[in-house]
Amino acid sequence: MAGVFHHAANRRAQPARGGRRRGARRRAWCAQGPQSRHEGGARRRDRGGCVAGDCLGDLDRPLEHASKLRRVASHLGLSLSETRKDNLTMHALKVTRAEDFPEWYQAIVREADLAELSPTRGCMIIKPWGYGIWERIQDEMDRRIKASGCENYYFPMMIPLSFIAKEAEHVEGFAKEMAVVTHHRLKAIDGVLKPDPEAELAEPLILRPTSETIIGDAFSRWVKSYRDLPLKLNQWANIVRWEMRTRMFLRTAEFLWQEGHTAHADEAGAVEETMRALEMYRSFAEEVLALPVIAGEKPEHERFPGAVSTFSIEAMMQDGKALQAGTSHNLGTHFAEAQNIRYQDSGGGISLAHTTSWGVSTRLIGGVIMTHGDDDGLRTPPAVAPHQVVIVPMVRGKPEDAQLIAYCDVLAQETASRQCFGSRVRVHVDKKDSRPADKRWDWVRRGAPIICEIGPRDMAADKVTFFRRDRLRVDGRPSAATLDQAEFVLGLDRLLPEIQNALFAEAKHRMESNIRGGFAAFSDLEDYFGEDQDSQFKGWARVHWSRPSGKALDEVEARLKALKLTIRNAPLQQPNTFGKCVFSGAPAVEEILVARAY
RNA sequence: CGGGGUGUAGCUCAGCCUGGUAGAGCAUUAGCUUUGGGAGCUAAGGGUCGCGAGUUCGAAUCCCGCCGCCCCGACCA
Repeated sequence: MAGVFHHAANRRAQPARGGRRRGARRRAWCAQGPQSRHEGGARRRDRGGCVAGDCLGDLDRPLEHASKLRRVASHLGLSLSETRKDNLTMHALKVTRAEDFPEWYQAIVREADLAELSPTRGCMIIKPWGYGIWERIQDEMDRRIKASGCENYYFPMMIPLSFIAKEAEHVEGFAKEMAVVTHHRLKAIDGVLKPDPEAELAEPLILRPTSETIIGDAFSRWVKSYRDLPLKLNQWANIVRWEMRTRMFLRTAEFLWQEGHTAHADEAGAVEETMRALEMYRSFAEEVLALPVIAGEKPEHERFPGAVSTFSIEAMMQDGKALQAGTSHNLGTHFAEAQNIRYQDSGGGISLAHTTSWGVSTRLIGGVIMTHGDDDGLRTPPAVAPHQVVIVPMVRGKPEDAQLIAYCDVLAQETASRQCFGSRVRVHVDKKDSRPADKRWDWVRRGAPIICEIGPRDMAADKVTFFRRDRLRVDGRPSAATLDQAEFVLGLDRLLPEIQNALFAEAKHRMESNIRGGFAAFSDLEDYFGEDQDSQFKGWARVHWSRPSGKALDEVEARLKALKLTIRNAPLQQPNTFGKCVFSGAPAVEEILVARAY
């Protein structure tokens, strides 16, 4: 299975009907397999056709509200065991990627217990499994940031309005999406709590959309001499940007991130730092999150407001869209000029500092979901999984249960004594008072990398029965392996990295096989990405261009936009020779990545 | 902020066209049965039908306004 999915825009169009229709047709389970041809059974979803190339295609038959395989069986006129034998697959999510990718994304966030919407518009509540992944990201990233010579600090969430006004482009870039604090008191007016008109702030405060301005102000005081440079600092913080359209983890009004800010004596120092941060993000994404990415420079019109140059890592999601997963900016002397960050050099002269900033956010979790998720939920990369091994005791309400749980505790202890990815293996015994089978599927949806199911027979033989979440199914059905306990425990420091590598290899293969070159002219792009091809999966395009700027670039942007395409970046790895610019026919100087994007 | 869709029990939804006692499945709770894998039977609890105004003897249903959510667009360091 190619494992790539695309949601066609026009697929959502509803047939015209008289009267109001309530309720999206959401189906609980889906079955696939040869039996589906029995028309009396699973009813077809009245969405448009399935579009994922040769993936699930026509074999896919979601069921109307069918929560029991048994119901499928009776519909099909088969016994339950026949139905199982005949390879009907029930997936743990209510919607598959092939049916509706955006809805699948929503489902996985909810069903994997990662986050939920909050009463505050556009903001999310990050739940323990989702936050646990973020904590692992923080730990790993923080270690790398500190290894590069940065220290952590913390700046206030509220920034005086006048600060944001200091850098012209910066203002323009952020003004439209800022939350503003204008009052410091509430008052009941006619029984309704309102900001007290008499408590208006002399100067409004903005909730930080990023901290360049307030940090630059501090830098101007902290940087006096060349001896103070380079100054390298980082903060973990929350950020507020009043987004028009929000999506969990990908674009929310409030999100969590890390922002590094550095000041250097000269351009070379800033450039080096910008590239160091970019490489840190690339290796982090690939090694820790198993997200293959392409690092490169953003085109002029996609730069951070106020930056001299902006670099990004771009990851390919399973619907073929690109996700900007991290950015690094060389700010040159723009912010230093605006905020007076100057130092005295060894000769006594006064010079402007060169600054950089770089960040990654909770958006990375969205990238993990859309890269490693499948129709049974998330497959959490072991390096960031809050629990790497989950043990489900197959208790049966019998006296021997206590003994079984004790056996599981010992297994957990043995497991936690092993080291992997530089720390102890994270293991959890699920003792929740619910059915073992329900617990299994909970952990499948959350994507615990290794799920152990330990029953009396395992205990008696000193064995461990377990699933690898990355290879949950064989021929459509969950497939477990059984090992001697000692063998299982001793093998963990090989098995967990093997799972990590398998996830990476799968994603890397998908990305590489879906980046297409050979576009000689813009019409080739139109043929490939054009309207009539809209319902098919598209990956990314590698095209050559002459790197226009100003008006000519605006025109390129508009032409791409007509195809819903954007320029992602100019990869650091460039070919030796270039053909013609696909936009102008002029000699090309650079290769860029073009894609639809989140 | 524009276009479309949508909002009924914790979840997924039916009921709306054609106004007349608030429904189903799952989940929850209790009891019994079952036990190498997403259990069965029985019973119980649970809803200001998004909010507000209107038409009407009577509104989940019809009309108007507002809000949230989803998709598309615009926007997006």
